[in-house]
Amino acid sequence: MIEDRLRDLLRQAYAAVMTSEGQPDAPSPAIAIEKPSNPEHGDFSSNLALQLGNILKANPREIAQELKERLPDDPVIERVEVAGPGFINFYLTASWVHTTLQQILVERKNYGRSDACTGEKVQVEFVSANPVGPIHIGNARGGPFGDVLANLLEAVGCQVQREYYLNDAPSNTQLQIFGASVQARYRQLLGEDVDFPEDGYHGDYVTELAQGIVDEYGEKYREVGTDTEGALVFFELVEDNMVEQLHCDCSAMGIEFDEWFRETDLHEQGLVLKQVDELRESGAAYEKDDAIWLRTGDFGDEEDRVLVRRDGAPTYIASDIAYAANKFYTRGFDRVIYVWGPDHFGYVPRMKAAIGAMGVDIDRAEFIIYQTVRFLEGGEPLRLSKRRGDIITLRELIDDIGRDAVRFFFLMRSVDAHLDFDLDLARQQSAENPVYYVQYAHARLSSILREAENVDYIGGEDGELALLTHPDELTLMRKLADYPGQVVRAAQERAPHRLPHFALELAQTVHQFYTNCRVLDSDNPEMSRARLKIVEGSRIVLHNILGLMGLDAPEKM
RNA sequence: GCGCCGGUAGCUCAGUGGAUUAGAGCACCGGACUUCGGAUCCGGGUGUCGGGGGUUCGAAUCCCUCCCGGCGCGCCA
Repeated sequence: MIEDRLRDLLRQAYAAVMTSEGQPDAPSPAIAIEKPSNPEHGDFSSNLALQLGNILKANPREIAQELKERLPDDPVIERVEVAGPGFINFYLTASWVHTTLQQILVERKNYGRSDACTGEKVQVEFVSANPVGPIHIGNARGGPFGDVLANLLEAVGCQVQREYYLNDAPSNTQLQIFGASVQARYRQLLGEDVDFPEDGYHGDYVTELAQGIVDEYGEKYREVGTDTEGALVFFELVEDNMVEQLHCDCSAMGIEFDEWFRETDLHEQGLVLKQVDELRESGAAYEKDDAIWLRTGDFGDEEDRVLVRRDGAPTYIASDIAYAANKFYTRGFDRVIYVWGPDHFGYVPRMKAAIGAMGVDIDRAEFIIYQTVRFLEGGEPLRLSKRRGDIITLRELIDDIGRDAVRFFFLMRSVDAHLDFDLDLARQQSAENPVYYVQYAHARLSSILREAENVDYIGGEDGELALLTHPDELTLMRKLADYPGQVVRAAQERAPHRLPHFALELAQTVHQFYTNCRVLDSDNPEMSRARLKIVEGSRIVLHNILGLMGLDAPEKM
């Protein structure tokens, strides 16, 4: 990347200055190269002299001047200026963007990919909604986020695995309540007057599941007890159906998991109790008040936490530790990223502590909490509750505004920010949604390339990049050159929301170029050939960024 | 009470140490094409960057404090 090249030049200049000062071994500070927001300040800029001014207690402008004089020559640099309090501004010749364009046309699908992550084995676990209902718009946000984060990590060279954790253990009270809800509906369908569980799931799908049991088994399960055991009987009857539905919901969103990991596997293989034993042996867990406690308090949590209840049943954290042990030890991930909803926020410190207590460096575990999504309809926030049944399913939303728009809306905002999802607007905008703005740019460029096949004056000759000097061409090529750095940054910051923003900016420069730079022109075949290269390069980058976001890159719309 | 995330244009949000012009989309107003797709382009912004204090050559960005909103604090998952 061009930034690295400039950074290297500055490093050489710095070394030369320090050598002439008699300090050849002075450590080089981190050199920041940034793009000035004001184009008058050059193509790239560095604040190195300002930082050195702080350290050396010297005038930054003089330092900048010295650095400038000792910068090695480079054909890509047109001129260098010292500006403001001591910025070093680089003005580059057009040739560097031509070089980048050439590179795009060679690398194609690989342009924007890098090896910044050097093969680190990373797992991203996300969605992981309980199998008690379809994915709904309240718990869907982690889907596109996790999926695109995984794409980003792959793009920078990590080995990534996407995982869905199914909390399907019988001890899960949500499952019990859900099973009891199905049972109640079942008996109602059989004509009984039974009370619905107080915290039961009211969605219509529960009645449909119950109807399915009636259709298949008739009254066979009428006499099943209305205790926990009975509820679990009904859960098991519908479990496969629920998991299958989760599969479908994720597919509909364009997400394919590498692994659907079942909590029951941990229990059935005895891994939960084994993990508890190991923690007791290592001293990380101890017995008190007839329960077994984990020393999470020693690892940054507020207090120690119960691992095994007085009644002998392991708590949720016990199976989560066994699960973490499986991730770090059995499967050997270097890094594990948990993408959780805001309701799990309070759980992070104890989970971190638990991971520390089992002897794993806690920096290898990352917890990303996405903030709540508020859905607005008619200007009023919707109160959504899976249990009351007034849910909007992800499927309904996708049918309503389209998969790409759903993904784009969820992706657009930082996960730290609460997201207002205006359903009226999303529907009404379906035709002029931001996602279509980006896709339209891709379709337009594709259209030009199709048309170019049909004109005789293009021939098979190569375009001459040096002809590309129009301001809108230069702006566009600079934008294309930005792309790989954006990918690295989005991956490092775990910030997929940078992608839609960059994609919109790129699409805008494409549309501007299109408006002001006629590509196909029979009077000027040479310029046509050159501009076709920008068209192709831009199409490639749009295609790549849409792909990273998991969106279609349509050639026609 | 403690903790986390937010507070930036009418609305929804980017920007988290850089340049006395703080940006985008939406909405609103006005313009643009006899040729490549008008799902486009161009023009139109008087913002206490929640308030106050501090650090710095430089602060929306870092620190302290207060206010407002959302969420979380179980031998539930």
